[in-house]
Amino acid sequence: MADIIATLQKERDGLSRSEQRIADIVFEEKQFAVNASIIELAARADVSPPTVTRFCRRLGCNSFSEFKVRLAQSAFIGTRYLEPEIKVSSTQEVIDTVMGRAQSTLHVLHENVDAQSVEQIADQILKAKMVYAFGSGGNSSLFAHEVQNRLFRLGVRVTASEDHSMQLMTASTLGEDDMVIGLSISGRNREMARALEVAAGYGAATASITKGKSIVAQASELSLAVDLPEGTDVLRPSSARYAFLAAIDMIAFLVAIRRKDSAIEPLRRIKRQLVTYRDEDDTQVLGD
Amino acid sequence: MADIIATLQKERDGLSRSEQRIADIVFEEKQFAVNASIIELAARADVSPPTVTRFCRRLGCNSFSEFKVRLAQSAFIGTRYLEPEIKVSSTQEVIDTVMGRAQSTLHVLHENVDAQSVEQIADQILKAKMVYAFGSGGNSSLFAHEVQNRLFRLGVRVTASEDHSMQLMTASTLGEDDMVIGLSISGRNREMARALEVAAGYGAATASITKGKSIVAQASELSLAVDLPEGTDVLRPSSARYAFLAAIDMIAFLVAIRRKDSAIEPLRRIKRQLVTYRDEDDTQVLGD
DNA sequence: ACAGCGATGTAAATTATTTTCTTATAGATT
DNA sequence: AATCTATAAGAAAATAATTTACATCGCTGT
Repeated sequence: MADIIATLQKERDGLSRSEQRIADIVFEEKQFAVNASIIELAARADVSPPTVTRFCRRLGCNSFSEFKVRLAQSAFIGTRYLEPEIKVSSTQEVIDTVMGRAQSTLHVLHENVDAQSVEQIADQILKAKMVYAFGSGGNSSLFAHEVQNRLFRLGVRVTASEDHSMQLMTASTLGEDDMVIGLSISGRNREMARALEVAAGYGAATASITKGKSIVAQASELSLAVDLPEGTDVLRPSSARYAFLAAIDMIAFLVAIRRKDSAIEPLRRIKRQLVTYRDEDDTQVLGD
Repeated sequence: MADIIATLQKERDGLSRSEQRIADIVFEEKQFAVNASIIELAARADVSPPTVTRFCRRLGCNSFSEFKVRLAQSAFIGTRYLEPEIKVSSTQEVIDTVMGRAQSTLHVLHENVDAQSVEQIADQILKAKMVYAFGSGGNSSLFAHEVQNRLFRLGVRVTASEDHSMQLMTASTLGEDDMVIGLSISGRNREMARALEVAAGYGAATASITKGKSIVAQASELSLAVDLPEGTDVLRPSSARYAFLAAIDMIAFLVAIRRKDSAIEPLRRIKRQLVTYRDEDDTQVLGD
């Protein structure tokens, strides 16, 4: 089930004049469109109701009401979260804004993520004898540790490094059984790109999770593109971290499934260890 | 505009027998309810169409179609993400599942987060001369570093510790100007609770972001409850981390706003540093 | 037992939506 | 330039959905 707003944007130019008028009304006044009857919407766009029906069909809906439901679903993210910059002051507004950014970031990732890249990286992790996760800077180093945190539970030999020099030195010791994963939000980390190239030079597999077409992406064989628009407000925390977390999640989950049998044992051991150590309650999820 | 699903849950017991049947159908089969006509829905619930209309009115909607729109909006997360456990195998299913878990986790947090707690913790951070973020274990130590990563940019003096002994020792050196924030998904980290109590004993302010009513929550003066249902599948990564990230986000964002003037300068400096150091492009977001 | 009230269904009325058919219009062809 | 064709779009009719008005049922309290 595709996002109707996205479909609308993509198809707009292929629509007839009247239909474009409807499209524009829908796009600019989602709130109105979602609540209007076909007659009201037709009147607003200055067309007849049948034209609206045809418009809905062209967008892949069987009926106007199906269109409205789809619009309401898409517009949920839209109306609730993709609002333009609003002046934020009350605590509730802060909460709504933060949640909105997080949700819409995830939504954008979901729409754009390339399944094949996820799969290729997961497959390579399964093949490698050792995985090195590289990331620098407040956020990306976090991601490197997240990769380590997620993979070690699955019995993958993995380590994380957040230090440029260390990354470069490590890269030069690698061989064919090794794999490097570079993590960078901006993709402009030259040192990381260099480390990836060095590792590749020695035969190691290289992958990255970063901005598409960036130098880090170009420096690695496999790359999962995470392209997100970032706002300009300097106070705004980068919501990209949700997307990166999700990207790592996907890869780790896939790795877990692919090596299900061999992964369950390490997980069980970690869990037993934690439970015994901390308390008798066995309901706890792996790791705090 | 309140969430219709939440309203439904709250009001359910005040509804008549027939209306409860409708409520149950709606709740259990959102997907169906969103697409059904009033006649179909009435038939499924074994009631007459007017009863459905009355049901909608009671929930604060003027018409069935308004109800459906509201349901579609609320149920967007629901229909798309809160689906029961599905057998996951293809890469696309993995992606959908991961995104679904992330989205619904954030949704649950958004519905339940206590604004007052967020505010109290932010205020306390603003008052403190130094902040110590404590977290242990793969996930929670990540959160502690995230707190550090977020707050230092705002000019807050902050450090993170993931080591129990270190936490305990640190706690015993604190005083009235200090603040400790404990982060724990399960809330069952006894050492952390102990460290918080020790810090409080020496006059430091204590806060936690953890499961409500847990020992860690009880050991701290201020606590932001993050209560999330966790699945039972051991292979499943804990989606709680999205919620924790968001919780930290909220607090940091609020801190940023409250000390706007003094926060912008450190951010600008960090940014200039990064930009100069890495390349000429100034569009980059703070920190990789 | 029965008055009164809320809950529910039936059928009619209303309203919304879609289908069918017709007309208009832009571009293509001679 | 005349005419043809295909597409677009509206009018009116048909259908379907929804709501209203009203009748009935069944429970509760006297």
